[in-house]
Amino acid sequence: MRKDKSDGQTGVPEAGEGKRGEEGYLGYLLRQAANASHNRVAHVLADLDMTPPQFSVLTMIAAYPGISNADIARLALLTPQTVSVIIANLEKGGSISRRPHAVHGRIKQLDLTEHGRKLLSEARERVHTVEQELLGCVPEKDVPAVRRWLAAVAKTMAES
Amino acid sequence: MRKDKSDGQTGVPEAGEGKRGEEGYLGYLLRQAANASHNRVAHVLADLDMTPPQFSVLTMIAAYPGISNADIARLALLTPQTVSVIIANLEKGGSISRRPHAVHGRIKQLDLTEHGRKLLSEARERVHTVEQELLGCVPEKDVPAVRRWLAAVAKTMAES
DNA sequence: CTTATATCAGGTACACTGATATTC
DNA sequence: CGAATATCAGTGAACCTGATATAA
Repeated sequence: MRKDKSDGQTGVPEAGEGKRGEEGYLGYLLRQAANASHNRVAHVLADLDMTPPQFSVLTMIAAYPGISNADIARLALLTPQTVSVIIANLEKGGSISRRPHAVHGRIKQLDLTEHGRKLLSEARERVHTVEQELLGCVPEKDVPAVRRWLAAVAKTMAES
Repeated sequence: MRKDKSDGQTGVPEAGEGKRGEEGYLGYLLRQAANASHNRVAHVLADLDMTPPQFSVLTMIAAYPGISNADIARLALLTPQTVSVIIANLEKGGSISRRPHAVHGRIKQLDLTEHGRKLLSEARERVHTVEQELLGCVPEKDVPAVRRWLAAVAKTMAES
């Protein structure tokens, strides 16, 4: 890790010091928070050989069995090409299976394998604890405001 | 566009439909919001040939002239290797200059060139408008709560 | 010797654009 | 033909581990 500390020669503060924090730009804070959360999730999933994007895709397949690559891309706001890579890695790991659509010949429908279901079940427990940590970072009364803001940002900025 | 919501064969909702939104997981919302914001910033910086990470690094060098690669890595919560690539691209573009540290022979201190200063100045105006959009996504009374939460998340999750 | 810095080399997962083929 | 799907290829930013050399 990077637990090393500056020797003070250059006079630059540490990441958590100074005015950095509640007074910074929202964009900067948003990036730092998302990055930290992403790293935490990546860390708890690491020994399951699962990445955060893979967890997202697995969760979507579990919620909508038979979903297609293109459907996932729309839900996750990603390109079909990006999803295709994630899907390929999940199939390689034996977590999902693919079958041709009964009517639409070109569509490949996705489902979890037994292995994928077990893996996702374990992953969910771990990600749940991170979600609880996120909730614990704010007084309960402020949660709705935070939720509203995040949803509004995602919605507003996506329309550009 | 895609107005036909996949012909109903798979029954998968669109990105903005259903419970997705203010009721989703905070981690999911956080990722979506940060991603949308990042894309917006990348878009307004595109014709300046500047990426969001480059903007962050330029901003840090402007705030702390003479800062080192390692210092930036700590501030941005990135690895020195990642920062090294960004620095190399910025120097290639003529936005920054590097000079050996007067005392520590190994350290390279970073400064903005005149070109870098002008570029950063223009970039700041554009990023500022995005920041205003972020602020506009929430009632003014809720801003402190949002800011507190983001700062707490970044701080809490980083200590792991 | 220990620590910090910078850099090189290799590898991975993710995300983008562009182009192509197939299917409805 | 148009629209949607899937997949080919290439590029880029970010991250990691590991190793090396230099310097305080």
